[in-house]
Amino acid sequence: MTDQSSVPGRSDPTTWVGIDASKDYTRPPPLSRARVVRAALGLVDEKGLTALTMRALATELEVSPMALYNHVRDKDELVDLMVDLMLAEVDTSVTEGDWLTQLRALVRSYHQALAAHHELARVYSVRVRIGPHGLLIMERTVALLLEAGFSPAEASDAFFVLFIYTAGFQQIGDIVPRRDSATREETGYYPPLPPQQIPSITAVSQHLNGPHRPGRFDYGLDLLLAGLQVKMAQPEKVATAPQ
Amino acid sequence: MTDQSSVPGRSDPTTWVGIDASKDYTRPPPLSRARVVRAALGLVDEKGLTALTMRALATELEVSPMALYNHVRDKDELVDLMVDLMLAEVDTSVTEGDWLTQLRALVRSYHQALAAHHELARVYSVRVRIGPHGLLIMERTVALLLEAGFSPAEASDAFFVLFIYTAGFQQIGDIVPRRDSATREETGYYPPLPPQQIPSITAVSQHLNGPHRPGRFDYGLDLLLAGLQVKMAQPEKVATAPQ
DNA sequence: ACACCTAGCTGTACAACGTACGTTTAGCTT
DNA sequence: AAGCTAAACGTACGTTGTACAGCTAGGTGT
Repeated sequence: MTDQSSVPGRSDPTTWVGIDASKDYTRPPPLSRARVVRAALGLVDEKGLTALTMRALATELEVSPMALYNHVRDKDELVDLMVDLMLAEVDTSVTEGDWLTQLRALVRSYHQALAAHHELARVYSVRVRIGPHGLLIMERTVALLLEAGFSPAEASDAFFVLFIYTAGFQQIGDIVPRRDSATREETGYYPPLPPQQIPSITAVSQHLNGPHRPGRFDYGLDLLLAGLQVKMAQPEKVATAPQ
Repeated sequence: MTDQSSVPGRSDPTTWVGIDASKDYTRPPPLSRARVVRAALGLVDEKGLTALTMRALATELEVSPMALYNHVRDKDELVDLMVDLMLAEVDTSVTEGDWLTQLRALVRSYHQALAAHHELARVYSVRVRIGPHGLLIMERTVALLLEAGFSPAEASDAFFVLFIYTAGFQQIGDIVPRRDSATREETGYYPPLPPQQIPSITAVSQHLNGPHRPGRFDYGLDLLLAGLQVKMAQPEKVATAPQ
């Protein structure tokens, strides 16, 4: 439309001082798949999941929205790539200690990677397509379980359980009804429930409210690992569900 | 604008045969919040989450899209109400057996309700606002843990862990890379990973693939409950994470 | 040196979504 | 019969993901 805006760097001081008019020094590094994905991850970490729109991402990269489609097929692929970038942070190289120790270290590293990008982690578990780094984590976890002596069937069950717990953990933050600030605006939303009807919740409400207690993830992980431990040591001692 | 279209029933045979012009027999039962929410839940159960649009729901109810907004504030409230309707199916009245037995029954019933509406359950955990039925489940779970002898702090941690595992379970179905059918269309999506690099996954792939094995949920639940059991019996015996 | 090719970026455009707004209508009250 | 009120309506707007076609710069062959 206007040639004013179509000439890059026209209003940029570093160009019209005129070092070499034929070369555009102000041009950002050329777009690449990695740059797009990194920028997207940064955007989500900083401004949240809903802030990730192709337009916003393009603006961030100083590029038109459709330029992104030269590097990612669609938004879905972009998110998959973001997830794999996040999972690249997981340390899968621990080889010290027995299987329980190693397994704990692996899952904790996994958890920390998700926690570092908790906004992205909220959609993670819904994803089906799995990337190379996700595969690597999976491989190490299953390998440890097999080495521990679990059967292939049980190893895959155990893997799923650990996986589900870890991935699910990020999704659940502060739940619990806010009876204080937001109550007035949800008038008629739900019929209010008096504290007498929920005595136990009321009794422990201080622990339920707010964000996750630090160490809460480890608490659940220890429960699961303790369960695995006794199952490995004396399978018949573990009570199981009927039917 | 045009009186032609603004006069209702003009082209409807059942009205202009004229049994009683003042009464409109063809009118469906009047819209209500409950009817809207039930229809929405049915729609999601049947056609999936993405099929839930206000337009589609209105069509299902033979009503214009905006009519829905007389009964729900917005789509967000609608989903919250759907979730609570789903949670109404959980049986919270079991009082037989010791705390472990009751807890297992409660969580399993919870799981079954989510499984019966697994499409809706996929967004469930992300929700923050909690309804009366969700509160009731929470109350019973925490009460059982307190009765078992856990401290308020530990009871709330245990509740969260059970909650996270159960809610998270629905979100993770068949993961694992499909090397077979979909591989050709994801060319260049991810660099392909040869089976030699993921020997353990390859060894147990038959168990990892496909939908959840029946009983897999119970497997993880038993692990968690076993962990709780030994923690209650002999807390010092449980290995915990360092730092 | 000049014409050509190609990869990548741009502008324009469209369909589907949630929902705000102002109007119309039906059924009850008086 | 007249009038009021709550519910449903039609229209429209802004935002989203993305298809399409044209432009443009950098490298290549002659």
